[in-house]
Amino acid sequence: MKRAFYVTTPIYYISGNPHIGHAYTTVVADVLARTARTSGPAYFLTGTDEHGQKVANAATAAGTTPQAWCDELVPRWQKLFATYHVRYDDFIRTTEPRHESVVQRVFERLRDNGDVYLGKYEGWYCVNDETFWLEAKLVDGKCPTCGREVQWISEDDWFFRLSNYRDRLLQYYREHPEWVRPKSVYNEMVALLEEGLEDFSISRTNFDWGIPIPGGGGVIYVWFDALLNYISAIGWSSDPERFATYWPASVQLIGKEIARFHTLIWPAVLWALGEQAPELVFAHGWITVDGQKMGKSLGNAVDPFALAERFGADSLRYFLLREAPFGSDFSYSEAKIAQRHNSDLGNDLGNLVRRSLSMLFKYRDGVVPPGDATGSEVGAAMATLPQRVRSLILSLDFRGALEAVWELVVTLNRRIDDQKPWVLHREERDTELDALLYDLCEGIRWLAMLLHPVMPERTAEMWRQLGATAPIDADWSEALRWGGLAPGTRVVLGDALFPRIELDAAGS
RNA sequence: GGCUCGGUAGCUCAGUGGUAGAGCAGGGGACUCAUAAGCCCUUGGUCGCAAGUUCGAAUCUUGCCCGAGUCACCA
Repeated sequence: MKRAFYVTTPIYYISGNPHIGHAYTTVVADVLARTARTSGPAYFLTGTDEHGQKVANAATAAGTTPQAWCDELVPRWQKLFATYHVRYDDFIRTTEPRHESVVQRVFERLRDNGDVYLGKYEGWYCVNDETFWLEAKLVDGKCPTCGREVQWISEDDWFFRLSNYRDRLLQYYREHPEWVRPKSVYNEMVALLEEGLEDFSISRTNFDWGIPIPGGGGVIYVWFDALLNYISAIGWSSDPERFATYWPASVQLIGKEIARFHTLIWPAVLWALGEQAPELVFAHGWITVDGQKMGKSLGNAVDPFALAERFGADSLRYFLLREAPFGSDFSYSEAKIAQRHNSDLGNDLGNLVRRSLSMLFKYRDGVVPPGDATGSEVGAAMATLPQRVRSLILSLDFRGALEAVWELVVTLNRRIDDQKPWVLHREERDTELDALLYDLCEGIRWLAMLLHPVMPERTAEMWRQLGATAPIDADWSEALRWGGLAPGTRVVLGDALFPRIELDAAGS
């Protein structure tokens, strides 16, 4: 089987409601997967992280079982992704048997080869944060992050021999300076490696909502369990051929706060299993509100459903990818979303489609005329655009990719003003008018295909208005040749693709 | 506090040694197919502060100021 592009998001911890940040990461993964598919196979995995004491406690508080609690919450996440037009190939839940069996097999394998050993863990433990603290870190004898009471825990725990992999990690970082991005996260991790790594506990005995350790002795620590989703979903140890198709992952998207799990512990675990580290781990930036990180605890989380309702999911997708360089933080505001929507999508793109199709109706009864038999200037100028766009997206430069696509938008708008089709029509210069109208329609076809990964729903509407019948997500190298739109195609004059959004004076 | 990143036009950002750039917003103009959109022209910056290196610094060094992130909850 051919190697495929494999992209993952973190699996989302099942507590509380999803916010716009969760949609962000997942949308980015979706755009990568959809773009990769324009030249070959791709696989996009997301899912939920469902074990751990916090989930157990929340379920108890709700008067239900942890499993029932998770079953109730999972659809909210799936609904979020559906709202944002995300099409994943697989949604894994860590409570599924296919995952649990892999985690247990991994544990057995590592215990057999000595990377996992039995030791004693003693320390102060905060239940809320699921975190062990050194005595020196405690504030007034309480948890330094949440301020709650901590308890003294002394237990026999299983440990992963992370310290053994420190030298190999350091060497790997030196030889692969691009494997963790952006650079700031890479630097942080190298600094941590230089300080040294300690073995860490991968078992818990003080609660039981987790994957049982084979042979007894508690449950597996939720983080160790969670990381393995990336390989349990693609058949590690159960379907070697399938696994080899996808692993190592092409891109693993994460948030900055979970970088050490994904870029220190995760590769070490993989190596302990005899597998390769992922090709790229990318920690993206935060959506901020007034420069402050968004989060439940800060009370400034934005409801992603309301936002999609107001601006349209595709406009939001465009905004998230276009507004800031990928990797940097960027500040969210409704005014900025509205500005992008109105300016880029409404004025430039939507209006281009509207004015082009309108003229096609006015001058040619809505039927695509033949193009210039001697070739199109626009077509020649845009010949390399698809491969540029794909390459920019797959290197995670979404902003650059969208700017490149806008070269075509600007070119077509300018062409209309330069050639003045209303004059061509008045003077009955039919061949010139045909050639121009053809280029406009063909250009719109290109735009629909090029932007489809970013705005799947609105581009499908463009496609419908254009009367195109071929698949919109076909292989670019085949479909994006100038002249692909058949003359004689009947277009449809539909509603505006991106109607203007007016914010009231107070709207910010 | 340690570490990391950033501070360039009103906004979002590009620009790593050689006379300050783009898009948006603002101003002006010519058009009319179009979502008062598009096109052309244009205003606007002592490149966080200070010192240093250099023939020459937004770009290198040092110090400082400000912002953010991370340091086992969190995209």
